[in-house]
Amino acid sequence: MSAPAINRAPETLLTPGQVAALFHVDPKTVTRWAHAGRLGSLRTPGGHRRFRESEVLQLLASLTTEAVRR
Amino acid sequence: MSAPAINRAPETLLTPGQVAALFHVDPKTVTRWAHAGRLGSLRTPGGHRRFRESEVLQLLASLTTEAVRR
DNA sequence: ATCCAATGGGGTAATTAGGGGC
DNA sequence: GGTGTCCTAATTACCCCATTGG
Repeated sequence: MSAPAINRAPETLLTPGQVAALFHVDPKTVTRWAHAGRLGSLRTPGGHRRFRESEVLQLLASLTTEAVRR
Repeated sequence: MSAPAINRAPETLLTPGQVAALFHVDPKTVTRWAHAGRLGSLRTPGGHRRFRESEVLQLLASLTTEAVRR
């Protein structure tokens, strides 16, 4: 790979509060998911968590069920 | 903010208890509706359900019968 | 350096899920 | 056929305060 090891990741990161708003849960719950390994987490040097928008949206979509139309 | 997507809440989500309060039924009944496919269900990684407010309101309206003015 | 809002960690109460039977 | 209530187990919500982020 001639590509540099460090890809400048234009990956949009979300705060626990943002993820919590998407699922309508408490930010602490999102932290619990990360701790349980259900969600990949990026840690800041201070210990705060950041989540990948793409991963969160994919998880959200995979857990969404449409109502049957009749 | 060049971050698209999550800036604004896509839709307001309701808990089973909230939906049950709107219909004056037991939360268990709302769960049955979701299981029957009458209501779109959004599951949290923990297994709890969340419902779209717009969808619930639409269902509520569709089940509402108004008296005919004559 | 200060400000303010949000996050983390711990612990406890409330809600939810699932099955079973009326 | 559909709903309310019983049970237990799991998940989530809210409380505190110290620290982090911008």
